[in-house]
Amino acid sequence: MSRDLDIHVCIIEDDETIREGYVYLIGNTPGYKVVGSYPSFEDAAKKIASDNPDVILLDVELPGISGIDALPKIKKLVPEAYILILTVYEQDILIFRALGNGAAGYLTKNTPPEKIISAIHEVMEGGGPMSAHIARMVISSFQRNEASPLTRRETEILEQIATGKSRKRIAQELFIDLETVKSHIKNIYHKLNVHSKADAIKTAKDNKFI
Amino acid sequence: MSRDLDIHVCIIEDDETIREGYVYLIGNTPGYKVVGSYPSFEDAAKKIASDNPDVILLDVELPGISGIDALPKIKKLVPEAYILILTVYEQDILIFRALGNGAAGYLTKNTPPEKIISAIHEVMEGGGPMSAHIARMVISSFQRNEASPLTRRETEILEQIATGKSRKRIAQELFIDLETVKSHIKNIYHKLNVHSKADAIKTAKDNKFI
DNA sequence: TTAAAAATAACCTGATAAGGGGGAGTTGCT
DNA sequence: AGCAACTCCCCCTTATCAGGTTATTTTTAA
Repeated sequence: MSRDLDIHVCIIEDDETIREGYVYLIGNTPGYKVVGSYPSFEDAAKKIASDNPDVILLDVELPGISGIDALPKIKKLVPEAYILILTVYEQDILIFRALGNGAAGYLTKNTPPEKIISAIHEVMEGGGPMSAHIARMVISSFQRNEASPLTRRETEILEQIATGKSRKRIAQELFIDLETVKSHIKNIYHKLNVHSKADAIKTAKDNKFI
Repeated sequence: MSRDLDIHVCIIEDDETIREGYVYLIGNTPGYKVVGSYPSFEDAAKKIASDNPDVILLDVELPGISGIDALPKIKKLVPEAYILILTVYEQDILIFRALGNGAAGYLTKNTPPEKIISAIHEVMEGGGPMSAHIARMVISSFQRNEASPLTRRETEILEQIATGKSRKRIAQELFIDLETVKSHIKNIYHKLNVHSKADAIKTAKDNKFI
């Protein structure tokens, strides 16, 4: 089988032992080829574009610029490559920043070798590989708090406010009077114990009421 | 091994052939037990609470109330159960509504039997099982448009506006003058060709600029 | 079927924010 | 040197916001 049909992989990981482990794993798996391995983004930046990888395994804790901050820069250098985050961190802020910055998948480092290989394959096939806990956190981010003190209408109105619409416009679009919208907002503020749009939106989002 | 240690599964699926297929698959897998199977939510509603399932497989296209609309009702009846959507539909609106309504996972019907079993196991272990394409769509929903016409500062300010903050408050929090914020907003409106907060937020969100 | 909760609407006051016009200086990066 | 980005200043008018209080109708659930 020609080497040109292999999936080309780059690795950016500062721990030499781990990095060499990945190089060994991927290099010895038929259908996969390691075309570059670097201990930092700064090292990778010079050569990675000419490596022309299909998939990049990226650590988040790197010396110098972090993996997450490096993400957009890597995407500029190799726009067609899929970037898989491979890290020990499972903090939601990191996960969402990584995904927002263009990561195509997010794996934790306890992922067994065969799963890393299948994740590389999966991302090439249009998937979005994630470790189980990560996927749960991502799904949870879509979910509402069922114990919201807000009624359905209040929730609806607060959502409209969160889109920047004025009370008058909300009233028109919901076919109710401006005074009614104002009443609802007053009730929302009382329930959430706030005194402004911004605080209501923040409280509601923090508590997943909207 | 005691049956009480098995994972208890309910199935809500209108197609009898498919439903019986799942019943057979799960019922004949060691460690899993089917405690209920129903062709609609209306049928399930009466008995599902006493079935006390750990996991519920839910179809989206059901006669009567749809699976997605049934989700919150099922959660009320069986708050502790994990609900896995099992459907042919891969439309983003359906996916995000399902996840927002409390689904713990989302599988397409071409999922091979062993993957369905492992998804049930995975959700019990704190995972969020999704089919590959679904996971990709979910991840994509976090990502920004790299071709935004807005500068970094403009993007930052529009994000602040989208939280409901006033221009004055934004100015204070960014340590810049109110006039500067106003200038940025004017530029944002020109670039996006809008004349209000609400329209700017909508355009920016539609195009993933924020 | 009846009580409670939710949704609706009105009146009031004062303060502030929003949108749009123009111009202009200062960085920082090629 | 030139450009993009960021910063700040002045003008103007209109619309919106936050808060108080009360009250009716409609829905929902016990």
